[in-house]
Order: sequence, then structure tokens, then C-alpha cells
Amino acid sequence: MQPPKGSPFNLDSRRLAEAKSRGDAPPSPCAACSVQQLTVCSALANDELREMAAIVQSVELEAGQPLFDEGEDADFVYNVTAGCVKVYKLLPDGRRQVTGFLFTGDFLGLANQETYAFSAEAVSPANLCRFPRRKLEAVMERFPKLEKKLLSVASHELAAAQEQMLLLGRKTAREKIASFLVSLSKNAARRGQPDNPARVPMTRSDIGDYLGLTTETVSRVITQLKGEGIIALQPNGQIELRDRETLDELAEGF
Amino acid sequence: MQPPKGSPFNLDSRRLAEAKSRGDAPPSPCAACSVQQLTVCSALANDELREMAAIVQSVELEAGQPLFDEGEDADFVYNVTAGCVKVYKLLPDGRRQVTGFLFTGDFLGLANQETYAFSAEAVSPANLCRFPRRKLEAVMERFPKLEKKLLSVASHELAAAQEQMLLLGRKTAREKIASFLVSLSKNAARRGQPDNPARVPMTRSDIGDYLGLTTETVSRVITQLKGEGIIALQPNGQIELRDRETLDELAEGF
DNA sequence: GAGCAGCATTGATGTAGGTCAAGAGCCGGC
DNA sequence: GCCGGCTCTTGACCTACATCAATGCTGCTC
Repeated sequence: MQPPKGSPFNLDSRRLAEAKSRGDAPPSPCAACSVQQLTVCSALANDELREMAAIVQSVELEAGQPLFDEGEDADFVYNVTAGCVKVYKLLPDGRRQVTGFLFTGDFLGLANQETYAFSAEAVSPANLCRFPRRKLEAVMERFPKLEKKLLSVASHELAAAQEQMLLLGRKTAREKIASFLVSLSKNAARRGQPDNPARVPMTRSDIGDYLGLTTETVSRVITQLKGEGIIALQPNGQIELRDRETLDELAEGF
Repeated sequence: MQPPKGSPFNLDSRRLAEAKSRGDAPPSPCAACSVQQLTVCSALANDELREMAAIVQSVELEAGQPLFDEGEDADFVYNVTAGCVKVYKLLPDGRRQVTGFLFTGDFLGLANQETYAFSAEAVSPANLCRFPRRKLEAVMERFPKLEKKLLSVASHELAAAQEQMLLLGRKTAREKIASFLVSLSKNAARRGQPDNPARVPMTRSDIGDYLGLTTETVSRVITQLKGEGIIALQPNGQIELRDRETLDELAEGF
């Protein structure tokens, strides 16, 4: 039995076959998940994953489709399993701050409030695993490893948030763009994807809202870096980092 | 037996007496801690606190004294028990971003890295409880409540960090100052301290580095708000919020 | 209580990046 | 293959905030 074509879960057919040959029934989508090692689920053993599988739902989003809005009841948490999702906050007059771009493996929805503190929307077509918060908390109760993993994810995000504050408060437009490109590339590498050229699925406007700049400034700085041969634009929207060293130095503020 | 004058621990003499009358011996400084309810320690019962007391050390800092620097081995975590501590990151040329001001009850040192991702320094004279990270992790192993509390603290900080990104990336100088004053006041209230006038122990330069502004701009905006009767400066460095509604609206970006 | 050091305020001027406006590429739909 | 709507780029101009430079204020030392 093959996984249905177009299944929202990222199933690994080899693992699925193994599970079947052991007579596991039903083979849980989580045990065969091809991106499990990138997610919080990596903290769990196979039999524990079964419990996650019991409460997980799959969500597919088209580019531009909202996942939830700031202020909504925070009933679910998510794992991104494919694609790119942006997370942002708005001011009443429409000013927007994108606080993060999430990719395969990233966890979404940590909140100790009853409501989401931010909105989330797909940047490219995306798949996510959705867990009812209450049920996940019950699972965590029995698997402290999961809670520990979540704490580690949260600390990591906190460090990233501080880095982003440094960027927003103290870096120039040029340094911001360099930092952004370098971190896109590094994150891709961490997920085992090619790190150069960097895939840039988001618009200039999204990038601007992430870096505290306008579309126009993002565009200008990118053309400038291109003109200096530090980067090169590729037809498919990817950006080649041609002079990594200069980019790294710019990013670090030298 | 009174706690020694000038003891770095914030001991509550009533609680201390109670413990003594029950024949608890030795009375742990944590059980009698007057600010316990503000800290992560609030997650623990009295007998559990005993274990914290066994590993806690006290640290006293003078204004301006560093606690640790970015990049140092992250061997300790801290609870602020009195005073104010600032946390910041530097760029190589000296540009500084203050990522937070910590007050009584705040937890400091979450990091999944082996080294601190930021520097910390006392703003005013401050007392802290210091816990060796390894030992605290051992205690957490046995008290999942503590881990849960820490996760909750981390989520809360994460939400605050996103709010700060919105401020840094998208608010005007005037809105930034208003947000800062309002949040100082709210935080004091949360700690059960008077919320108006707001105590402002940090310098204009610290405030600027927190809000992504210069000293001069901070000063100018404050004089401007003063001129409009929205705030009033008090001799002791405190700031009275005279028109709370206008400040709130400014802070929210209306 | 004079002198000093650090912080705060104020003014004059400069500039990075924002705003407004017009095209140019790109892509999907029909 | 043409149309309509995006996003992206580029240009001209503007402004919020930074920079540079005094000067005032506050609190400490001796």
C-alpha cells in the first residue's frame, strides 16, 4: 500500500515499508515522516511518536493563505513540514513587522497566552502538522523529553530574536540585507538543503517588513550588491552568494 | 536570630520566624525569600525549594558592574532579586543593542548554547541568585514543574521579543518612547510596585540603545512630551505619566 | 563648598533611508 | 499570443533621525 499521491504528510516510503514488514499496524504517519529529524518530534522514540500521530492533523496552504491571525484563540500549534510561512505583527495603520520566516522543521505557535500574539501566513505553498494544544500538553505531561525539546527550541528562538533586535536597532540597510542572505543560506544548510544559491521565496516587501526597511530600499541595496559582484540574481528568484566573505563581514557589522 | 543586615538574599522575617517555629533547620534562604512569588521558584513547593537552596549562591553587583560577557561559558543562570540589570549585544565597532532590562523576579541566562549569546551588566545596584547550570538541570530533571515554568517564562519572553521587534522595525521615535514608558510602568505594577511615577534607573543612552535611537533623540522626545504635558520629570529621575491615555495610544501606533 | 566627571539638554547641520511616482519585467488566464 | 495584475526596479525629492558641538545640571570627592 503506497501513501496516497499528494499526501500532505511527508512520508518516507522506505520507512513505511519497514514498518509494514514489521507488521506495525496502522503505520503512523509520524513514524515514517521524512522530516521528523528536523522537528521537535525528533525528541520522541517510535512508540512515543504513535501518540503524536494520534493527535496530529495535516494542513495544506496555498501561497498567501493565512494560517491564523493575531488575537485568535491559540487552540493549535504547528510544525512546518514543507514550504515557507511568515509570522508577523501589525500596527493599526497597517505598518507590518515580520518577526520570522519558518521553513521545514520549524515549530510554530508557542504562546503562554490564550491567544496568538502574531499572525501567520503561507509565503509559498506549505504543509504543516497541526496539534491541538490541549492534547499536546497532555502528551508532554507524559514525555518530559518533548517538553525539554520545546524549551530548547524556545531558547534557540530567543537567541535568534535578540540577534534580530540587534539587526533592527543598529545595522544599516546594507548590513541588514547581507545578514538576511547569510542567514537564509545557513538555515538552508541546517536543513540539509543546498545553501548556495539561496532560495528566496518571499517578496521584496516581505523582506522589507522583516528587516525594518521599505521595498524600494531592499531593491536598491540588492541591485547595489549585484553591481559590486557580491551577489548574483538568478532567473528563478534564487540569489547566488558570490562573495561569501564580504557578505559575512557586512552581516557582522565590520 | 535576624537575617544579617545587608544579606544579599531577600529574606522575609515573618517567614523566617515561621520556619524557625516549625523547627525547620537550617531555614533555607529560598523558603523565606520575599520575592519568590515573582520568580521561577514560585513553581516549587517548600521541600523542593530546599533543593534549590542547596545549589544557590548570592551575587551582589554595583551599578555599572558587568555580570558576564557575550561569548563566555554559560555556566550559570540567574534570578534578579533586587535592582536592575541590562542585557545587550555589541557590534565590532561598538554599536550596542540593549535587548532587555531585567528587574526583581526576572530570570536570566536561558541559552541552549554553551556560551552566553549576550552580555549582562548592572544598571543600578542589584542582587541576584546564581545557579550552576548543570546542577539546576539536575534539579529540573526531578521537578518537571520547574521545567514547565521555564518554558512558560521563555514563551513570555518570546512574545515580548516580537513586540520589541515591531517597535524597533516600525515605530517612530515618539511611539518608541511612549511604548517604553508604558511598559516600564506596567512591569512595575506586575511586580506589585507603584506604577506611576515610573522609576527610570537607566541612562538616556541605555534607553536609546534599547529603542534603536541616539541619546539626543531620546532626550529631545522626552522634552517634547514634557512640553505637551503628557509626562512630567521628577527630581529623583522618576517620570510621571500624566496622560496615560495619550501614551497608550502613541505606544500602540494610533 | 570648589572642582570635577558623567549625564542631560539644546542647537545647527548632515544623511540614510523613506515617500511618491513612473516604468519594466513577469506570469497566469483566456 | 495578448491582456491584466503583480512584483520589481529606478529616479527625484523629502524628512526623521543621526551627527557634531556646546553648554548646563547633578552629585561626589576632598
